[in-house]
Amino acid sequence: MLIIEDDDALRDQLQRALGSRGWLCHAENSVASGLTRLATLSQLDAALLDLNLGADNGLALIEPILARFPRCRVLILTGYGSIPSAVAATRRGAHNYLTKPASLADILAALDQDTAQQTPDLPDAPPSLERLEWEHIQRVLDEHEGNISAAARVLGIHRRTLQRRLKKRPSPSDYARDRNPASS
Amino acid sequence: MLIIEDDDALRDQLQRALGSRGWLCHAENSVASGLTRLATLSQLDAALLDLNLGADNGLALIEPILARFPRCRVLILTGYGSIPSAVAATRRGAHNYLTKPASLADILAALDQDTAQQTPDLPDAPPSLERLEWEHIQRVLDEHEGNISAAARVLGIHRRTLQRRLKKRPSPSDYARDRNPASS
DNA sequence: AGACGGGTGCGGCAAATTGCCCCTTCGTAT
DNA sequence: ATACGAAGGGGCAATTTGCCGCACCCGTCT
Repeated sequence: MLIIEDDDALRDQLQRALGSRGWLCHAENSVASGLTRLATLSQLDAALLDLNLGADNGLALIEPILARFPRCRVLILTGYGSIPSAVAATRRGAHNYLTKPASLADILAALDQDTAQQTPDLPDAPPSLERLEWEHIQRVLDEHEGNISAAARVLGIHRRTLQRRLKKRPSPSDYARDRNPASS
Repeated sequence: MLIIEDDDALRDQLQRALGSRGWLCHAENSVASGLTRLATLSQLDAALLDLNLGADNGLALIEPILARFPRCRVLILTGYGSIPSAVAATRRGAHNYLTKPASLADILAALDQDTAQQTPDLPDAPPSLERLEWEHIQRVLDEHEGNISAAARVLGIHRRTLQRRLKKRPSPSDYARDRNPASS
């Protein structure tokens, strides 16, 4: 597997986690180095691409990867997913598209998921305004590595308010971290 | 073009609007009738499918359509889009995926958009909490045809509150309706 | 060491917002 | 006609926000 992710911590963590699951992972942090690495590989079953690589865009790697390894499963992992970008990625051949607070389980599931993914799951409309708000907050908070002040600024609300809101909800937030829900 | 949409008003409106743009539209309101209609066609350049057809799912039509008319552009139109469903639709061959408050212009643009859609647009993160909230409200409101009471119930907030919030924002919302922004 | 900048909790308080009850007007189904 | 659901809006009390301030912790620069 090839991992392209610019957040050092997350990259290492993913590499280790996937490594322990039996994946031989090559990790890079940019489109350029990813391409270089790609050229040296003789086999590639999967790729995990971050969309947001500084100025670059992980999308750019999809085609080169598939050109060389047509059967490679390309997974997109991004902080703020959007429908248009998900469509763009999928059209380019991505196998699946995940938004960032993704657990290892999510990633593995996304890899396995056959194209036969009949699951029309039909989310239909779970439009509880509060939940949506909460999820967004979690996403932003995660993006800022838990920095409440920063997240509040980006969200456009007062730091104190975010703080108060967070306290109200226990928030599971065991996202990517350590895939060991066992320990308390 | 083939339009499958279960909201009678929207269906007619789309048919008319697209008709006036030179598209010969066949409109149906269910997967079953869509399949039947499909069998009678000898040519099909585009399809506009609602994902939410009562108990059915518009996704089911993508494959039959493409099997018969491989070059047909399939557009998905849905009230509540989600990334997973967008990915599923695209993987099945949909050309693009739109969420409901979509204007005619959006639809036409989505149809034209060549796969060459290089636009990585990189929405990166426009996470203003308030905006997200507002957009969601608009979506839900639209889904309930402007019925404030119903929307408030679904959103989980008080009707009065929704009402007050709506009054504060002029809300452009010229979405699909009538493509005639001219009249007041 | 001491100053400084930035982040985290938390108390308090005025101001804004929400939730709720009530009332009126409408269009429509009974 | 009467009942019902919905939209608008008037109050009002209960929350929630926004905005200080303060204490404290941590790196870093002087």
